[in-house]
Amino acid sequence: MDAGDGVRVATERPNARATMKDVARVAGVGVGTVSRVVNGKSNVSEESIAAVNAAIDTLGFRRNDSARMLRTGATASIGLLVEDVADPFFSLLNRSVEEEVLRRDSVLLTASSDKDPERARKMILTFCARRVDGLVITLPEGGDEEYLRAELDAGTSMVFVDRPPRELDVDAVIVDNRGGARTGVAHLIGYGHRRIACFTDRPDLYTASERIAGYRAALKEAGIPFDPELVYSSSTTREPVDEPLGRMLASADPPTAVFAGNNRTSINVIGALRIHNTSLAIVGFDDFELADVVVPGITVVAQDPKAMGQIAMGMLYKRLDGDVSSSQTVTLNTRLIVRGSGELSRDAVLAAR
Amino acid sequence: MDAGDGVRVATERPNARATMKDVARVAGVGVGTVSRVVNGKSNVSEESIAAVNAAIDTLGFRRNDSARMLRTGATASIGLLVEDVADPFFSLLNRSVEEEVLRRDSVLLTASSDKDPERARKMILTFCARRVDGLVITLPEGGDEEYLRAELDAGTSMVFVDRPPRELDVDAVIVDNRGGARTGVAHLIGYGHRRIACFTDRPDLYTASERIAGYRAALKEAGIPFDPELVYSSSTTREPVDEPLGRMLASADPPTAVFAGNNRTSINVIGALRIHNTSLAIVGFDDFELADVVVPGITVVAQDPKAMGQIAMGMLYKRLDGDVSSSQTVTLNTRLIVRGSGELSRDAVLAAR
DNA sequence: ACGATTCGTGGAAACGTTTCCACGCGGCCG
DNA sequence: CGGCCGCGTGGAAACGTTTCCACGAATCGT
Repeated sequence: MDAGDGVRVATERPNARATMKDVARVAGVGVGTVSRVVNGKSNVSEESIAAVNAAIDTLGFRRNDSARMLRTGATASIGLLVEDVADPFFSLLNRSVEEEVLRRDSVLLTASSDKDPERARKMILTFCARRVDGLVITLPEGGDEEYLRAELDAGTSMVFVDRPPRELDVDAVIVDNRGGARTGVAHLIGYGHRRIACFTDRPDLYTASERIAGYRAALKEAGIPFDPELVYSSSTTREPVDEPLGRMLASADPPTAVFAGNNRTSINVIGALRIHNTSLAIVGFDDFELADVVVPGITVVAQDPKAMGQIAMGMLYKRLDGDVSSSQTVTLNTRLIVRGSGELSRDAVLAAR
Repeated sequence: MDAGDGVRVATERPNARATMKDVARVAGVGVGTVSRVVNGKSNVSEESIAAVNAAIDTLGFRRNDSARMLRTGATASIGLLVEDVADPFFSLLNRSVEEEVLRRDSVLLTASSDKDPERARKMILTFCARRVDGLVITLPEGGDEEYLRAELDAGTSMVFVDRPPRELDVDAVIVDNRGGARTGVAHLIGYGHRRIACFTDRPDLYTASERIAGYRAALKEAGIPFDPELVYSSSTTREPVDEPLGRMLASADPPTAVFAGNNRTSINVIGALRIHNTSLAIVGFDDFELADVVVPGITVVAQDPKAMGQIAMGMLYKRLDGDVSSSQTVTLNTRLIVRGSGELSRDAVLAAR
C-alpha cells in the first residue's frame, strides 16, 4: 500500500497493462484461481469468481494471448495467403474463410502474394514463425516449394486453394477449370461459332493454362482447328485488350465469339468491344457483380468461392483435430449461368457486320 | 548422443520444433549467441554465425514469435476491422493497409463486422488480447463504444476509417461524403433535373446519412423542394430496388434522375432501370470496376480507398513512434468522374418517354 | 609492462500465462 | 472413529525468447 517503501506500488505499475498477478493481488486470491476464472474452468467458488471479476473490471485486465500461446502452443490463428485480397474472387474466398475461422474463435492473418513466389514465401514463413495452427494457401506459380515441406514436417497443417499441389502431400480444393472452360466454349460452339477468340491470364498460371486446355478440348471435340492467332494472354489482368482484339477483328477470318478466361479479362473484353464498336458472343470464366446488369447480360462459367473457403476450412480443421489419413484434392464443379451474351448466334453476329 | 541414458536425445525431441537451445547445443555456442545471429545483431564472430546458420538449417529451426512477443511486448501486428472484406471498397482499403503493414514487416489481422456492433466488439477485444500494436477500425453504428476507451487508456493506438469518432479522442480518416454527394447531385441539377431520386443504405449508417444530407444540401441550394417520396433507403445493400423505383416512376411527378448512395446500390439501380425498361440520368457514389463498361458509363463520385489506407497507416505509425500530439481527422475529397450516365439531360430523358 | 578498453561470449533472469502438484478441510463410507 | 475422497485453492515450474550482466582474452595507449 505504501508507495514509498521501495517496493512497487501494490495495485498498478505506471504504464503497463495489468497482469493476472495484479488481479490476484487485488482480488486476494492466487494466480491459479484467476486463470481458472478467466478461462471459465470449473472448481472455483462463487466468491472467488465474483472477487476476480471485480478486480478484472477495476484494473481493466485483458489476458495476454502472447503468453498464453507460448505456454499452450496453440495460437488459435489461421494464415490465409491469396493472390490479392482486393480481387473479387479472392475477397469472397477471404470472407468465407473468415466466417469459418470466427466460428472456431480463432483469428485470421491475411496476405496477398501478388503472384510473386518470393513474397509468398516470406509471408508464409512469417505466418509459420507466428505458429499459426493452419495455412490456407494459393501458391503462386514458379519458385521453390521445398521450404513448405519443412513446415509440413514440423507439423503445420495446410490446404491449397485454387491450385493443386505439385510435389507436396497436402489437401487441396480446386475448381474444374478445364471442364468449366470446355463447357463454356462448347456452349458457344453450340450457337454455331467456329472462330472463337480466347483471352486469358498469363499461361504460366495454373488456372489460366487449365482454362486454355479446356478451350482447346472443346474445339477438338467439335473438330475445329486450333488457331494460335485467336489466343491472347495478357501479362496482367488490368491490361486492356483492345489492341489484340482489334488485330483479330481485322484478320482475314475474324472471330465471332470470345471466351474470356477470368472476370477481369471479361471486363476488359467488354471494354474493348465497345471501343471497336462491335459485338461478339461472349462467355466469361468466373462470375462478377455486374454480369447481369450490362446489356446483354454476360453468360459466365461461375465458380463458388464461398464453398471453396468452407470446404478448405473443413479439411483444415479435420487435420487439426488429428486426422492423418492420406491427403485429398476436392474439385468443385462450375456452373454455366446463361444471361444472353453467350447466346448470340454466329449468324446474328455476322448479320450485324 | 546416447538415447538410452534417460536424458532426452541430444539434437531433437520427437515431435517438437527446434528451439534456440537446440540450435545452441548443435552449434556449440550459447543461446545468447544464437539469438544475436537470428536477429542479425553485431558483435558476433564469423565462425559463430556460420555454425549457428548451419545448425538452423539442419534442425529446421524457426524462431517462435509467441515467445519473442511475450518478451519484447511488441507484436509487430496490426488489426483491421471493416464492414466486409468482400466489399469492393473495403477490399481495396484492406489491400492498401496490407501494403503499409508489409512495409513495416508486420502482420495483418483482418475481420469483418458485418455492421454488427457486438461482432465488432468481440473482434476488437480479441485483437487487443493479441496485443496488436495498432488498430484500424470502421466502427459500426450503434452499440457502446466505451470499451474502446479502456483499450485506448491501456495504450493501444487506433485510427478510425470511413467514420469519425463520436466521443473518443482518436485519429480518423474519412471521406467528404456530404460534399461529394452535394457535388454529384448538383451535377445532375446542372443538366436540368429537378426531380432526383435518392437511393441509399440504411440511414442510421454514418456514411449514408451524410450522403443524404449532401443530397438535400444540393437541392436546397438550387431551390428545389425536398420530397421524401423520392428517397429510398434499403436495409441491405444486396436488396433489389425495382419495386420502390417502380413506385416513383408511376407517380404523378416521376424522377428524371437518380443519385445512388453507394456502389452496390448503383448496380441495383441499373438493374432496376433495366427491369422497368427506362433510362434516367444516374450519378453514383463510389467508383466500381464496371462503371465504364456499361452503356452509358456510370458517372460517379469516386472515393480513394487506397489513399485512405495509406494515410490511416501513416497516422497510426506516427502514434506508434511516440507522437502524442492531439488527435486529428483527415477528410479526403471526392472526385467526380464523368462517364455519360450523369450527363443525360432532363429534356433527353423526357423526350425518350 | 601494465591498467584500460574493447570484443565476443555464455548464462541467468524476466516476460505472463497455463498446468500440475500439494495442501487443508469437510464429509462420507466402512 | 479413522482413512479416503473430492473440492477449492495457492504456488511453482515451464513455455522460448530477449536482454543484461559478467567474464576472459586480446588490443591499445602511455
